[in-house]
Amino acid sequence: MSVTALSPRRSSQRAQKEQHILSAAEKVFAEAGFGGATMQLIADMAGLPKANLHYYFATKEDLYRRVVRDIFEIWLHAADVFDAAPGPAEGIGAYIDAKMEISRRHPHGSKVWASEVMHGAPVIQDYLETTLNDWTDGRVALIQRWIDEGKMAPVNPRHLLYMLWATTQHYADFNHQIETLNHGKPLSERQWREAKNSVKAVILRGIGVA
Amino acid sequence: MSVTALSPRRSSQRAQKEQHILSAAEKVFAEAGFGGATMQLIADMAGLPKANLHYYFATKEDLYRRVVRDIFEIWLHAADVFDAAPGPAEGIGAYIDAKMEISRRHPHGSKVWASEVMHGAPVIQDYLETTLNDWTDGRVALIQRWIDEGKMAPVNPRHLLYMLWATTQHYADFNHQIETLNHGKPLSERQWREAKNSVKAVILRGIGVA
DNA sequence: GTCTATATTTCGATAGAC
DNA sequence: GTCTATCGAAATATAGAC
Repeated sequence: MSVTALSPRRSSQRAQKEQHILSAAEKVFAEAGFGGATMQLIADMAGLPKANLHYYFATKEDLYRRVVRDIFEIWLHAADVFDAAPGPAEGIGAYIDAKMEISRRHPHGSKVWASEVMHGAPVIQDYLETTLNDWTDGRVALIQRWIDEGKMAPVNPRHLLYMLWATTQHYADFNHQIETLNHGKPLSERQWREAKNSVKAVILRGIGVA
Repeated sequence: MSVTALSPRRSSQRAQKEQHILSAAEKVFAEAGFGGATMQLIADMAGLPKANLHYYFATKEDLYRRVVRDIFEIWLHAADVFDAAPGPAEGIGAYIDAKMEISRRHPHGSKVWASEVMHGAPVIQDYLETTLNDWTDGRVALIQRWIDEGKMAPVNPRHLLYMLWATTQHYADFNHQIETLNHGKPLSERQWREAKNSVKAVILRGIGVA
């Protein structure tokens, strides 16, 4: 009936099932928080019996850890556009575009991350102290170089990064509030463009490159 | 031994006790989320037996509702500086200062609000649709008037408001991440000034008033 | 008004048939 | 690999002595 040997096809099927569960879990964790989420809710969302989840993920925390880790990976990749740029106008502009697009496409993931950090990062503290810390130092150095070369106004690079994170992620984390203030409707294609352009306009002019 | 009559002094004592419980609850809700918070944790934080909480607040949700409502009140008062100003440089500058100060003084409250909105505002949806919606419309109109009078660059007022909320609240909601990236230490007095000035510098230059 | 003890429910996790 | 049934722990809420 079934085998435990990890032939490529079997392994891929398992990965596919895991991905299906992870997707359901991401949504439930985002909507209810870690404490408010229940394995029953996640099972219902995935259309599986509760015990099946425990077959693929031993504990609720294991499942949660995977969700948070996956989000973090997406975040890191968004930074690639930052480094390839010749200057702040292109680099920071492209970074805003990329982060806004992630907020639009992965609002659940952004909320899970926000919730995790707000509660003191009990699960991903090591990521903050190592990977994120190193990434931030690198970007701070790059921005400082742009400032030293006279390519942008002298703004504290660290606080500028916080502004970029805050403004772009706001559209994911607070999308319910934004929708409510938009007559209860999600932002249209046109409104998303307007949002991106507004953020870029203020920030880029704010650092003296537009 | 005790009376149930609501003499002013008795009533004030009850209010004082309620305030003590609310303060403990705010901290626990912020650190654990609504689902993760337990009445036992709140009771321990307040130094009271668990059953005592149920005497003052019938259910966990009642207690939570009060915490969120109190935070919302603080937010609304922060906007007073906005309206009294003659123009955007003073109005928006003072608003940033006020919101940053709230993030510093009431980080727990900001997190409870953020968590509530992120989870779809199950408790305060009516506030969003009425009070916050009206407040936002008023401020959008004011900013638009400043633009029409040539006092600032033509920026979408609604998205500018979102940027102000996002950047200022970020210092409360993500203070754990900011501390971790600050060698594990809270921002010093000097660093808070630097944060405020950085945000104001980028935003005010970004809307063409500095 | 306060607190101990407990009733009731719900959740995470597992056992075991298929 | 999948699912039903259930165990044991923990949480909300209440009963009732003081």
